[in-house]
Parts: sequence; structure tokens; C-alpha cells
Amino acid sequence: MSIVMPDSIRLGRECSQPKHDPAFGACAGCAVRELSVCGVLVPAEINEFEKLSRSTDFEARSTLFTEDEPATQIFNITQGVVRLYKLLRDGRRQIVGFALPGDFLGLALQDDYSVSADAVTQVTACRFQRNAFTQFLDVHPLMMRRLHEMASHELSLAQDQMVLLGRHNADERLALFLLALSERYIRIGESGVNVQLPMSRQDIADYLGLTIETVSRTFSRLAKAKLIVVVPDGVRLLETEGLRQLANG
Amino acid sequence: MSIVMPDSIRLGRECSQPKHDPAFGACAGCAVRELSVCGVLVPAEINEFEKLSRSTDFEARSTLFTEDEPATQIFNITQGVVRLYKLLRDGRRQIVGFALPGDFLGLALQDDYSVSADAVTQVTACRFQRNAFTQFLDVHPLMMRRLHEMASHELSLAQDQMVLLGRHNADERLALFLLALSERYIRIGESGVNVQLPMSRQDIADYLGLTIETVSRTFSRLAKAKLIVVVPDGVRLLETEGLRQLANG
DNA sequence: CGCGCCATTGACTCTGGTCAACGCTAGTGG
DNA sequence: CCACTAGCGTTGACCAGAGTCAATGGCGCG
Repeated sequence: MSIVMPDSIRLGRECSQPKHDPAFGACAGCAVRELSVCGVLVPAEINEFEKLSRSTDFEARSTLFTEDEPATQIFNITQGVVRLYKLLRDGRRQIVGFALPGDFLGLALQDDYSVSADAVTQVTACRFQRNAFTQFLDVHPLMMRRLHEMASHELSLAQDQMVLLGRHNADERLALFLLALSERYIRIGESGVNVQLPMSRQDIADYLGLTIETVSRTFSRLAKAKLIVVVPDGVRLLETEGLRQLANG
Repeated sequence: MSIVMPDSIRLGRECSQPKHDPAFGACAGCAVRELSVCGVLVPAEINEFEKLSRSTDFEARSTLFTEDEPATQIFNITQGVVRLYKLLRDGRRQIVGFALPGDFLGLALQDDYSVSADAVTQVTACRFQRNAFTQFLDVHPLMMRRLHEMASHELSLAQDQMVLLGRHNADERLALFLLALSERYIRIGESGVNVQLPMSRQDIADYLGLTIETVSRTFSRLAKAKLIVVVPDGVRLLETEGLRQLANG
């Protein structure tokens, strides 16, 4: 049984969605609730949980938090795209992930953030104080378990990314990236064929361990091979099967 | 306050440690207890917990589990070194981590293993059935929390490894690897200066996203620069500060 | 209309990969 | 006891994929 996704999940580019009606519980209308930690809660618990959170907007390019600063807050993205990254002293950057609606930032519950996060598009998130959040977890073990599941899933994705970075060439990296993004979009009710790319080529390069020029050339190569079409703000996947074949060598 | 480590933590190479005395609770004499999940348990709980586990030995090169097979068992390494990896269809391999004494395998509690694991050296591990383990967690929320902490730590390490694979050159990768290993050895009471390398050059290459030849050349280069000395079965770190400087560009 | 930013493309470089030879050591068998 | 062999590691010569540097194009915004 699949959940019909209202079109209120937005990647943030067009910025046209209405604000939450405060008279109507924000969580009740939340399109990503079932996909996120909140999914394990029954309605009564949701109400209690909702009191801990505050919906917060971030402009594109603004910072949610920075690596090594105290992790006082926890975020559940409801709209928009966030990039998570680490910087080296000399300016090199590695993006370790892109967070989409339904994704949770700070689920490690550590004292300090292990990465920096900033908004690629306009972003809306449910914001929690870590203290309040962990106290809630203490009395809702099911949610603790769900959080652990989500962290484990993150770990598994991180392992996949290590394989990508360590053992795949440029073509394979980009193909894997596009396929993975496509599937995530499908999960949140967006098109998996017309794949939106709100992040810049530089962001993609820093995610795939490449340079911007190589990313650009690789887009062109995949387009020439008729696997994709590069369109404004994204790509259209023409042959997912061909991409999959390319991706796996 | 640091814990004095008995020398019963072994990396497995010399294979000289005595078997656990079954009359004496295995956990009571466990050198890595404080470092692992078990550390949060009080003595009474330890006894209960111990009943769920069985100490199991693995020969060097034997398999603990394989990617995608059902994750029926969970392992807590007490001796030896395990490599965790993913294989591509064409034989390429990416090692996503080396597990040392105190490390936990299967802490994601997922239905299927996300990676394969085999013993680099002779290995001893506490083995749990996943069902029994998760039932124990249901009534010991503190342990659930600890498990989540460990998973979060793993995630953080995975992010570091993504930076290594995506944005560091060969010299930096090897330096980072040696420094990280050194610190892990110190944590478990082994020498952080004479760093044991029980894994092969190929293993190191597959961990660092390099080839065996590049790893070998890089060892030689670091040795020529007087940062390390290559010795049988390991290296001696001569200048950790120099290594650190090299590692960070 | 013009400026600036981002993306693309080309020419060239260079780091790390590939292929091949060689050495060392441990294990085996004459 | 020593010769032979197999496997791992090291080194050299050469190659190629991705990086660097530079020029150009396209689009949005003031």
C-alpha cells in the first residue's frame, strides 16, 4: 500500500507553498510524516511531540549549523534541499550527503555536529531542542528504535558512497548519483524521470569527489550517449536501465 | 581516569592467548567490556546479558558473514581484526572498515547485512542471536541508547572516510590511515607507535581507494621522508606531528 | 544593456593506474 | 639440509583518466 503524496512536498526551488495554518496542527498536514521518525507515533503522541517542535524557514544558502559547534538543535526537513559537508583547512570540501524532505539532521544525538549543513534551496524544517528531544525519546522507546533504524540506514548509504568514491570512475559516479536521487524523489512523491537538480555543479562535484569540469563533461557524455537529457535545473532520465548498466561497470 | 588494559587484547597475529575459563564469567575477564556496548550494564545485567552470547573463534581468512544474507547474528569482537567490505560484480572491492577488539558488527539491527565481513587474523567474538539481542534491548533502554551512540560514531567515521576518499591524495590517505589506526590501538591498549598492520597491502589499497602499487610506493615515500619505518608486519611512526601535517594538506 | 555567475569546452598536465620484472620469505619436498 | 616454488611486496616504465588552466557561452539581474 503506497501513500498518496500531496504536492506539498517541495524541493524549494519554486517557493510557492503556503505557510502552515497554525490553527491546524502542523504535523497533521505534514506530507513527510510517515517517512520520518514521526511515523511510529500514534495521534496522541504526535500532539505531544508537536509541542516540542517549531517550524523554521531557511533561505537558500543560509546555514543550519556548522561542524564542531554544539549540537543544541535537531531538524526534520519538510521542504527543500540541504547539503551536508566537511571542509578541510585548505578549502577542499566533501559533501557527505544531500538532505531531502523527510530526512533528519542531528539524529546522531552527539554533543557536537559532525558536519556542516546549509540550505541549497529555500528550506522548511521542524526544529527541536536536543534536550527536549532526547527526553521525549526516554519515554518513547519505539521512537528511539526508529531513530536507530534511520541512523543505520544512513550508515548503509555512507558505505555505498564509500564504494562510489573509492572504486567507481566518473561516469559510474554520476550515473549512480542520478539513479539514487531519482529513487529518493519517487519516495517523496516527486518525478523520478525529470530529476530536479537544485544543487550546483560544484556541489555535485564535491559530493562525487570530482571537479566541476569533470562533472560537466560527464553530463555531456551521458547526454551524447542518449542516457539523459540535460534540461534547465535538472536532467531527464531517458534510459534508467542503460544508466544502471553503466553504473555497475 | 584511564583504564589499565590487560594485555589480553590481542590483534590475533601471534595467536597465543588462552581460551576463556568457562567457570569464570567470560564477560568478567573481558578486556574490551568497558569499550563496548556492555560498558553500560551493571554486574547483574552483565550476567543476564552473558547468557545470550557465545564466544566463537574464527580462523584467519574465514568468513563471519556475507553482504545481503539475513542478519541472524551479531558479533562483538574481543580479539583479532576483521575486514568489512563490499564487492562489485566485476570484482572491485571497497573495504569500508576494519573492526578491532571492542567493535560491534551488526549494530544496525537490519534484516540483512549491508557488508561482508571476514577475519584478517585469528578472531574471537561474542556472538548473539539477533532476536535475543533485540529482546534484551527492549528491556534495557540504556543499552539501546548506547547502541545508537555507537552507530552514530560509526556514521561519523564513515563521513571522515568519505572525505579521505573524495578529497585526499595518496600520501594524505596513507598518513590518515596510519594515524587513525594508531589512535585506535592506543584506545585498546596496544602500541600507537609500533603500529601493527595485520592486513595485506591489497586490503589497505581497497580501504584507501588505491592500488597495491600506489600503497607500496606511498609507504616507501613516507619512509624516505623519515616519517615512518616499515617493519615486518607493520610500521613504526617516527613523526606523528609530521604525519598529521602531511595528512591535512 | 551590461555585468557577473555558472556551466561548458578545449588544451595540456600530472597523479595514480597498468603492466611487467624482480626480490624476499615461508613452506614443501627431494 | 637445501633447492624449488608460490605468494606478497617493491620498483620501474609507460599510460590514461581526471585535474588544471583558460577561453567562451548563456542566463538572470540590476
